[in-house]
Amino acid sequence: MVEQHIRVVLVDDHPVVRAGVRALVDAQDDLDVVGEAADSAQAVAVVGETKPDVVLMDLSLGEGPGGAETTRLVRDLPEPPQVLVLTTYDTEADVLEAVDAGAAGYLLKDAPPDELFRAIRGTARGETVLAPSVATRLLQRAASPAPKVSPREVEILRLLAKGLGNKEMARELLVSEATVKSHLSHIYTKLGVDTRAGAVATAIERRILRP
Amino acid sequence: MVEQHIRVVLVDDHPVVRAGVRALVDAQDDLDVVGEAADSAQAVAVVGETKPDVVLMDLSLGEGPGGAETTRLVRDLPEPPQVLVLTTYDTEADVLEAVDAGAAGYLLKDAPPDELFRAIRGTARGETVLAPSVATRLLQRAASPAPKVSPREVEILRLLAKGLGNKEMARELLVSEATVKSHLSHIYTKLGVDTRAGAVATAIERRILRP
DNA sequence: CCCGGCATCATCCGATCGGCTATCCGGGGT
DNA sequence: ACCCCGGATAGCCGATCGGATGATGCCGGG
Repeated sequence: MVEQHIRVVLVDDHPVVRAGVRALVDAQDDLDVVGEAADSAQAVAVVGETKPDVVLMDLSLGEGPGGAETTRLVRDLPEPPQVLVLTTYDTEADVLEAVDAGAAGYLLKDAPPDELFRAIRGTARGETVLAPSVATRLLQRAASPAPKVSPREVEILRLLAKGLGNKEMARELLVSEATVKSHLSHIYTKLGVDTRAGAVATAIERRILRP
Repeated sequence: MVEQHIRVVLVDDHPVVRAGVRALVDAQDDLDVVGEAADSAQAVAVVGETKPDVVLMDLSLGEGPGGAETTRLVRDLPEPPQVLVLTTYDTEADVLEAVDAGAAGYLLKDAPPDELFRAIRGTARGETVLAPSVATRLLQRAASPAPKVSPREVEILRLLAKGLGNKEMARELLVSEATVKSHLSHIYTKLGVDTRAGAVATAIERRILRP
């Protein structure tokens, strides 16, 4: 009975959320919160020390490396824990990045406690657990000709929404203006628009960018 | 000693957050959580029943009326409680709407517990409590005049978000291209941007356009 | 092993945008 | 009565954008 208790570490920059998850999770017989972290560096340290089974990871960690990058870091540790993303947002880019970083599950913070517990147990067993809304969206994307924008293109969109010109974006991203224009053309095609303004609106509507 | 204990009701659609705030707040000698609600209707009911001193209000309540509207509702009740907004976002529109709705305070969820407790106690005494970052932004805004866009300008913004060119907008609105450009210039000035893409992003962020 | 997607860069060119300046008109507030 | 503001219009011009076209290198899946 080595695995009687599932050891959990929380990574979230909101004290309120940490307290909430701790209160809920600790009330479960088979789940133990063995550590907390408010940022990326703390997360790596705590995970290294406590060797948990599951890490509950928020994606937005304020300053410094985000949850996706932190997921990569803890997954590269010896005896890596399973990572269950627990966040507020479910934009496509967030999900894809997290999964790519090695996350085994993706839950939203508005999930009922029961769902959270089941997700933690499932993740500990190595299952992949997705929130219904996330799963639905992924399937929709998989079914329809998925116009998925690349990470670099998302970067362009971000700057676009800030109103930068091609020249400024080029400087910002350390590439040539020609490259920026190339990315933009691809973005237009993928989003089915032909202007910057339309691209921004569509990107926000499709949750590629957060308002 | 009528006011020995401060009675608090939580309104938040995230179970995790409710559990967190409850755990933290209940651990304080002088603070009691006497009720919780996950949506607007529940909030009104619970507040009516429990007559709390302070309501901790989240602004995004999933489906149905939001936190701002709910704030209005509970403030219209007999013996209305003080409302302390506790949310993740601090966009201008959110803050202004909440304050306008009768909120006595505005805190962010990443606030340390101590700050939360002080805010609750302050709010109960009828003080106005603002998170530092919120206060800063508010003052900046107070200094500069409120940039309110005219109905016609909103019309332009709508078409802009659809990616229309000036010529197309002119045709759509039955005015000359010069007029469209004039409106656009005014919009840029009011929103503090200088490109179409930036205008769309800012308009959506300020809730002038719906995503 | 080859294809396709991603990212990079280059040119050319017509269309469009954005800033500037100015005018006109009607309505609401002082 | 007067003035300001929103709305509409005009012309000019340099800067920028967007489309078309083509090319290179890298990587990962079939």
